[in-house]
Amino acid sequence: MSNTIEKDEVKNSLNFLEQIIEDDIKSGKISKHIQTRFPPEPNGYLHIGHAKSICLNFGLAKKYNGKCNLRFDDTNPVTEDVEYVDSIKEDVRWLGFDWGNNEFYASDYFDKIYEFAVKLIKDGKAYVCDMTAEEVSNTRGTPTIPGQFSPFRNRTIDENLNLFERMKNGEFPDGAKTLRAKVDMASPNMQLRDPVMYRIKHAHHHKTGNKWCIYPMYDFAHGQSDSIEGITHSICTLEFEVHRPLYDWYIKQLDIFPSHQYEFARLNMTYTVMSKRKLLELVKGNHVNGWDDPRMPTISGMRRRGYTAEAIRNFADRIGIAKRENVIDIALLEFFVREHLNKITPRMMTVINPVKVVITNYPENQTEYLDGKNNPDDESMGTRKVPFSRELYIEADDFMEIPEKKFFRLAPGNEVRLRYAYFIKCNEIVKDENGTIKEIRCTYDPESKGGKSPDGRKVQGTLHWVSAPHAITAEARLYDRLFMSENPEDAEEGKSFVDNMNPNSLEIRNCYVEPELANLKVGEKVQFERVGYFNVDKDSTDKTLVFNRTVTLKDNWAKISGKK
RNA sequence: UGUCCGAUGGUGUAAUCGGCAACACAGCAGAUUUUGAUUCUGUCGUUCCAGGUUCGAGUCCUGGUCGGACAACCA
Repeated sequence: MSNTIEKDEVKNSLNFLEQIIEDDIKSGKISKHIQTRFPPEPNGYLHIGHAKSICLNFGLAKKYNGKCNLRFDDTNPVTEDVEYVDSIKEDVRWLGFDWGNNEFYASDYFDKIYEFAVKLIKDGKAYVCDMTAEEVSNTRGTPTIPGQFSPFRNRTIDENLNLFERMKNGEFPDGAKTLRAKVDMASPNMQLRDPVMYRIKHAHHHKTGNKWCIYPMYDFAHGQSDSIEGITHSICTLEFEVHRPLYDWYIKQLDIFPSHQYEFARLNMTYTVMSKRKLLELVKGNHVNGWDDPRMPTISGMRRRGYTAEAIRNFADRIGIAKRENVIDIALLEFFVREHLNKITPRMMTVINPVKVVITNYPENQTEYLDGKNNPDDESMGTRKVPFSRELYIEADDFMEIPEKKFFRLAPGNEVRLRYAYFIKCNEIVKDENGTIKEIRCTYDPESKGGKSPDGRKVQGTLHWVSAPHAITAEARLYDRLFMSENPEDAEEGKSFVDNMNPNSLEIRNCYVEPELANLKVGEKVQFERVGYFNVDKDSTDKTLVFNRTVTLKDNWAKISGKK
């Protein structure tokens, strides 16, 4: 109970958008409730950067008793597809947000937006231009040099009306004409130099089919959609800042509901690329196995990897909202993933890189079932039986023939504990002709059953293990970061971010897992003790379980031994 | 010699509108531990620069410096 008070106290600092909203509510600027929207373009899968925006828009609506629409910005049929629409809906839902019936499409408003365009033409604020894209580009000027007027800028209203209608009717080929706003060719803001409002694209649209062959540009669709939906706070990323004067200009000329645009800094993360174009390139170039490859920063990739929605939401909360450029350490995301998984996953034993151990003084053909705690920090998760026998597998890393300093795992003459089982001591090493260790021969102390010795002697190390005859073979997919450099885009001359990919970002291993794990279903999460968090991949079959490594456990020993 | 935006520890984000610069991650050190995990404790370290206003400036003013965005018929 004091917990909630503490939370409130901590949470009374507002980000700049919350500040604006509270000011707007206080001043009476908002008549009903605040209305936000999450406006993805269905031309790719959502990534962790979108998750930030989703948490922001839906979070703001929730906090201030408003609503958040899901609106697809589908004004470019050439690059958009229903596959993306479906994945986006799934991802937003999975993240834990609900848009109710408020699922909209910019294409829902194409008729209305067309009328808006006609109005601007009638008001002498828009004209049909016959210049090619290249000509428009050549006459736009530069930030310091004003652009030149289009030779078609002074067409009569009737002529413009007629031409625009014929554009709509499909009388002209792609690119032959555009509708342009008559704003200011000398504006220092390039966005205001007679921007294109409509272009001709004889393309099939995922929602409107072949009804249209002209489509509005982002600037003449987004703000209009916002206005139609009564969006009070239209929140987008920084690169749209220079579009805001145009956003406001259209709304003013049209005299429609005044939505306001606010911008925040997009998310960047170390060792990650975030642009849709680059993610598409990874997918299309087969550098990864699809959009939901567990190495991808996509929401679907992270879900498949084993990240939880709660962890992602906590991450989004923690990184905050501001206007300055930022690069978040990916370790922060991993922290929230571990934090959540630590609470919810059962602990099981799995040996990824096995070496055989034979307990020479343990009876042959004997099996004992020992009690293992599923989560020592949470008794409510119960216990399970773990089979123990004369032959076991342990992790090769857990044995050193010549132990280095501070190594307190198994070594000749050294006693360690097998978790939930017995103390064992190594007496002998059996090697093959190449000198590689084939088996480690040990003796156990029958008095130490359960992992405690009655004489009170201590051991420094506790190892995980799997009984060899009872072990189930499974596939472990060990993922590491996709890129080797902190900023993958920072590539050498003539190279691209693809050249910065980590060749070892996926390592596939066969592993031995304890029998209890056979019951896991796709998506279920588990901690492999002393190894990491894993979840069951959808590639699993009735015969073979496939585990994705979500994230390793923090490993201090790696740090200590790695320093040398 | 354009317009707009930004600048607080290694990384992010705060500082209730001028009043002791804090929180998280990362780092380091220690305690506990049947996971070298978790947990707990401690610790390191911050206001871009120069002026000005003020009893008092991260916050206000002036001038710099640095960084980013903008010149698709993409969004």
